[in-house]
Amino acid sequence: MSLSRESAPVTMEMVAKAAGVSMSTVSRVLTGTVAVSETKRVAIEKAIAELRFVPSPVARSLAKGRSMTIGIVTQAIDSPFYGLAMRGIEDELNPAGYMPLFVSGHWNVKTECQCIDALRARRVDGVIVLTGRLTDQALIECARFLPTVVTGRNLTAPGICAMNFDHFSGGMLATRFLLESGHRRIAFIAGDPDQPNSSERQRGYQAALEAAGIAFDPDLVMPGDFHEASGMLAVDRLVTAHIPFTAIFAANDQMAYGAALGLRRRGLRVPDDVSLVGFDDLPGSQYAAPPLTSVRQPAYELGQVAAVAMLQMLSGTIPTCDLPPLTLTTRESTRRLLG
Amino acid sequence: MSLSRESAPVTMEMVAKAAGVSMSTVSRVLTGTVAVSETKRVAIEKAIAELRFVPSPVARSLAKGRSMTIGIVTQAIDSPFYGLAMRGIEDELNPAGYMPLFVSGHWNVKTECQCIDALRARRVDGVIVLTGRLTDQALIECARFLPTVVTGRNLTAPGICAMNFDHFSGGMLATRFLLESGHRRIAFIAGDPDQPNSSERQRGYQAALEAAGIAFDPDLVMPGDFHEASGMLAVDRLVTAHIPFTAIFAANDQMAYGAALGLRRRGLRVPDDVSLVGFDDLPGSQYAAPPLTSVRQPAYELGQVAAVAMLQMLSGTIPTCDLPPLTLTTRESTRRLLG
DNA sequence: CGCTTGTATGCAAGCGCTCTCAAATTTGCT
DNA sequence: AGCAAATTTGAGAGCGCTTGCATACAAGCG
Repeated sequence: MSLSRESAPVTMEMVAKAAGVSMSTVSRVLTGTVAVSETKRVAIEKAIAELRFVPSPVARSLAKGRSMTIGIVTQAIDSPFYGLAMRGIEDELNPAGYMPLFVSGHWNVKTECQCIDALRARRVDGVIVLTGRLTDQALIECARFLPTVVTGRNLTAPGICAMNFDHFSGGMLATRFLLESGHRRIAFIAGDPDQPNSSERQRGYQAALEAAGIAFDPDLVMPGDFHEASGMLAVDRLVTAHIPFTAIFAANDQMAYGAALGLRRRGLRVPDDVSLVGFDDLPGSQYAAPPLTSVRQPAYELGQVAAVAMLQMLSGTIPTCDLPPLTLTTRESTRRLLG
Repeated sequence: MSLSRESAPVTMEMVAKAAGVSMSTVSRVLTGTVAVSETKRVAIEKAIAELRFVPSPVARSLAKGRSMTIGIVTQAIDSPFYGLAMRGIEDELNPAGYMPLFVSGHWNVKTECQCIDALRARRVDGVIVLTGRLTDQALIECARFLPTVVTGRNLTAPGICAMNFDHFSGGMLATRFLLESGHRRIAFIAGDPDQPNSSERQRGYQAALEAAGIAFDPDLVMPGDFHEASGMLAVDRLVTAHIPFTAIFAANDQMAYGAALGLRRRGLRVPDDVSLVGFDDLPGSQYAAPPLTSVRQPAYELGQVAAVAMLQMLSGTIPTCDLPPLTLTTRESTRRLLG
């Protein structure tokens, strides 16, 4: 395995020599900042092509102090929801010549801090934080050094651009839909209480209930942690406690999947016996059995908007942090309750 | 938004000055290569701590010619299967001080080539290619410059480490299980014909049939492309053509999900009317309705093994490319056919 | 005590590129 | 043709760190 690899890459100096010009001139045609005479430009381009010269971003970063890299703090590289956002970021950053550098915080404040440090050490030109548990303070601190975009929270601070969906409305949307379908006993499976968005969804649920003149019954609210298992457990509890319900609104799709399985295990059919609504509208929800009705969070677009905002900050423009509203995707996991 | 950020980061020179030593000495305690007197070391460490100095990987990369970064060519940053592998890579690389740099090839030869070029330009120290459509030749070329690890194919070449699961056995495993459960009419939904692994699975299917003395019926093989929609379409065709079958083996889980939905639409129940087996055992399969029986590809472990192999190559060791065997995870989407 | 080993330190030359500044060249005008 | 102005070009000083080489100093020996 001790293979001798092609060694020294072609450098700008070699190109300059080959084209009979100075390095400065080569650099100029590369960056395109200053005009260069036609003849020289052609000669240089020819030399570049012949030598297959590729400028070193490393050297360039060092010289310019910019790395053309944007650090992305995601929570897990294999997260179905953030995966979509990452894709949106990637699709938006690449054409602009930037490369995303993904690191995972694993919903752990300390890890997330280390991520930011590592990114700063690598001289990224900006940081996009996808939700996470970092304190606002930590983000403000981060923004002192680098343009910072953060999703999943509302925060106004200098040099920072925050964007968030309206989870409250999303919660209302789902609940109202169930209400309008004739459901009165709607269970709610809550998400991770540490995440503000989670409680926003719950507030939406309660607000919709209230608006419909239905008393809020705390017995119908089950704790959860955004993972499948907790959705399943919630159903177990509900059934075991003999709490009547005709619908379930889960604070995210993963818990809805778990709930679906829990219902199935109990011999309850979706949507015949119980209507089920999720939140996120993950790609898989379309092919769930039955296909899941869910509050759609356009994650891909979220990523795009975040990336564009970053690009704007980088170019000195005031970023636009507007996100599309949450919508409800109705599928087959819900049904109208007859009179 | 024109915030004036903290500007010049702390440099080694400042540390050297603060500690009253030369930069070389600072560098030496940083890299730990050469012995440094106790007193100076303490002084330097103190200065580093006080100034909160973090060495610039960019400058270091330029000076050493190594970036402590490993390029990962994945196919889609939001792929459920490769996501797990990426996580395995991340978990293995980080403790070793390396950072993975993920780029997406989107199953497109040209894009994948660009990915490799971009990674090389960024001076990554090695490349891990997760399957993809690159020609063996392109990989061999890549390995001329950088340590290369590739998954999902078998390839022996200098400086390259390839690892692959035994998809043929996986195909046999699933089929044999169905056979042993009493099924005789087993439909197969094929994957993307361009991927060798896909046809390997099919070969396994046919081999198992043959071994059981059952004639292979080409009518039972439906084309597919590894996506949900094609699984659904396959069921449609099967049913429309009145081809009898009691089980379906889909070449991956996503198509199995699609097939499950297709069956549901046709009023066929899983597993009562039709048994269903997938391939991959994606995280979601555990919570599918019903939970899906599937050939488990340990993707996370795959990532780990790939990362370890890379680390070994980097340290001049002969890499180990052994992957665990494929196993069958039996869940509720299959049932025994009564004699 | 002078000599050879050995160890700890500093100097300075890169790594490959960018960018300022001044020199060299061209252009425009009278 | 002659001069100022505009344009193109090159030299060279960084960017922050590593490292080979030389120097300084301490220890070990006869």
